[in-house]
Amino acid sequence: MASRPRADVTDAELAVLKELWELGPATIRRLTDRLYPDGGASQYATVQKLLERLEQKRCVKRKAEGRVNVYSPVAGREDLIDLRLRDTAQKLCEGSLTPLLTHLVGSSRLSGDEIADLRRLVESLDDDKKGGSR
Amino acid sequence: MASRPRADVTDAELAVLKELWELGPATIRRLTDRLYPDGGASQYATVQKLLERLEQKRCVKRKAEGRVNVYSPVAGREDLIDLRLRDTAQKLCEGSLTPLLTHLVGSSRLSGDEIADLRRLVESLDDDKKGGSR
DNA sequence: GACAACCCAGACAACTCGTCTTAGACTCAC
DNA sequence: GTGAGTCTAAGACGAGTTGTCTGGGTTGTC
Repeated sequence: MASRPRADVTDAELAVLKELWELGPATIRRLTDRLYPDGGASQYATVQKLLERLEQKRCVKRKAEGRVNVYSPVAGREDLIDLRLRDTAQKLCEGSLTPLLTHLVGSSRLSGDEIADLRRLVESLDDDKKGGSR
Repeated sequence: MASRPRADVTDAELAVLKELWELGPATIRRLTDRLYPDGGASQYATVQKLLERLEQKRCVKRKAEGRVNVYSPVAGREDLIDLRLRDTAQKLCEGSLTPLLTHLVGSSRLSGDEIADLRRLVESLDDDKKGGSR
């Protein structure tokens, strides 16, 4: 896992990235047709620029295939979530993630099922901890 | 709780807000002296502008006291955390907070004590839910 | 060789962000 | 009352970001 995304993505960039998550590797043409169904040459260039910036941010990788470039997603949803959560923790909680955790558990209205899931998750953590570094 | 913060704050704004959290209600002068110890008139104006923007974002309220304005924090750390988490959920998880939750539980390296705290929290939630809308 | 599709580089306006300047009003000591 | 000091309010400024678009050069096909 050499290259995690290095910067947060903007809205337009995210739209492109989401399309890539759905489609898998795709050409600019394919992405443009989906994002701007009646788009012309300028929309094509817009998607191209967004992909260029996504590549700089290590969210996407490019591969020349024959004459065209095929873009693949590198960063997944989890990577972006992680990035944003860490940034939030950095700025508001001196880097610690636990305040975010307790905030979420306390404030978000979770359904019964979600609580049950969470409970299982916590218990499995608990077991690891007891078996492990305690 | 009429007015929650309506937009995310920038780094410089956050620095001012943090100072307000520490000091409580304070004048621009007081804040400037702490944030820019050797600052002159221009730094004063900078803090003033930041407070103006914070007021627009409903993070701070202003009250004329005699001849000067006294600023008080309205948004707390929790409010900003909430704002950012909801924004992240909105953009990356179709609005659901649970993916953030599971991500945090999985990725943050919690101590034994933290896990125990979390477990208690979850169990109390669980009890509420069983007694309530199930 | 005309044409369409591609790639790359860069321009562009609108906006944000942090900083600073200016102008006017008030207070208070001399 | 004059002047120094402090306050408020309004806005200008450069730098950076973001989304969009233009143009020039290349390549493959009919």
